[in-house]
Amino acid sequence: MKLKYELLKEEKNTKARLGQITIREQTYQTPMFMPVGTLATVKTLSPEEVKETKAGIILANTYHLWLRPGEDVVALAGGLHKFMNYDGPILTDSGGFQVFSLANSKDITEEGVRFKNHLNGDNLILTPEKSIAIQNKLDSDIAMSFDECPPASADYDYLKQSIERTIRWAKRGKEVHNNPNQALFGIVQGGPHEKLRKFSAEETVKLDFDGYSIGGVANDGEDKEAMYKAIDYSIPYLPKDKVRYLMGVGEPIDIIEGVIRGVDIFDCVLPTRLARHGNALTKYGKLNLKNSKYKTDFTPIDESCDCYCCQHYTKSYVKHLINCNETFGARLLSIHNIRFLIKLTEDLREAIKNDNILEFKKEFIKNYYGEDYE
RNA sequence: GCGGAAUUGGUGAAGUGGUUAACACGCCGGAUUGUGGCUCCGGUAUGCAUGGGUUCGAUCCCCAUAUUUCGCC
Repeated sequence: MKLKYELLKEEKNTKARLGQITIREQTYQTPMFMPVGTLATVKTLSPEEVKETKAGIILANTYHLWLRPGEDVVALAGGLHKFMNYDGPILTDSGGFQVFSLANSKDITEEGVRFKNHLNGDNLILTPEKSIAIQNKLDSDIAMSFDECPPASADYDYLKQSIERTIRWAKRGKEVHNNPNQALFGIVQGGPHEKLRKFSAEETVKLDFDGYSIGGVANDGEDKEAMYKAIDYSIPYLPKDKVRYLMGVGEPIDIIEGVIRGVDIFDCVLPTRLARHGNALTKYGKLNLKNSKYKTDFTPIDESCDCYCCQHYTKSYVKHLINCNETFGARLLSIHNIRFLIKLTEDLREAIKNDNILEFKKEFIKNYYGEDYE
């Protein structure tokens, strides 16, 4: 059975919505945060540890798995779930963002993107058909359309021809998609421009996907206002009975703002990347455990957190591990940070039920940024 | 006891008679939003063992002292 989305409730004062996704015969509530496991592993965590954070869907990446170990290896293993021993739902990103963010000397044409890969510089070409074929073989539960992800600095004229091409790519991908157990999502682009977002959303919806994403946000220093505009200009044109996914976001405040604007699911590398760099997300803001003030702080990172790290370890100990580059430190912080964002979505769902999400946001900001914020 | 060599920040060290003493590690901060990277970006010796001297000017030259180290007896 492919993905099913049900809208359960709309919040009274905002566009926030409570919903549920049934996928892989498992049901998860939205808003939801999806941890990122690019190379078929949420960095430093075992699948059991991922489950313990109460994560539902996780991400894996077409581009990376295509290069290593190759989609045929994964298919031989019996698909991504068996390969990585994760029985929860898996979404694969299409590779569009990776081509944009890390490939060298890329050449974007109607056919697809030619580029040199980041591992050995081999010349490669990724097309919509190729991306979908790889994802079909990986056998993820949700595949993403192959899109161009232009930088935030792209001008209007460039964006216009880019989103038109991305729509043509989406159509081509949909035509070759042939995994009956796999949902396929379309991606709305268009930068911070109302007209372009509207056009991109309407044309993408016409192709009738199983869910819709808002892409092209949180790129290379784009400011938050531009991101919120991109969401505001996209959401009205997306069907209410389909799930909405804001790609690559993110920061706690951006998840809250996204939910308020009608987004259902999010993914971001932030919790795991911050963890590897020694940072912890907490109700009272981000902590940098490398700071010397935590050297003899024998309290948990967050007293109220129910994660494995906070239940068993102190700031002092985690700091020590981070300072010594011990992988267990990154693991404990990854568990904590992922759990923090998932708990945030749990709290947001509760706020939607209670129709008090604006109060929730206000209270969150007060705690996270301090009294004098805004 | 005699002779030689060395002495630069928390550490390993580069260096020059003339504005701000290289670099690395460490340390102290910061960054991080569809993840190549234990990553990236800042800051970190008002000082060159101590005391004299030469010089317009010395971390750099000379002398003495101290410490370390090597060789010989």
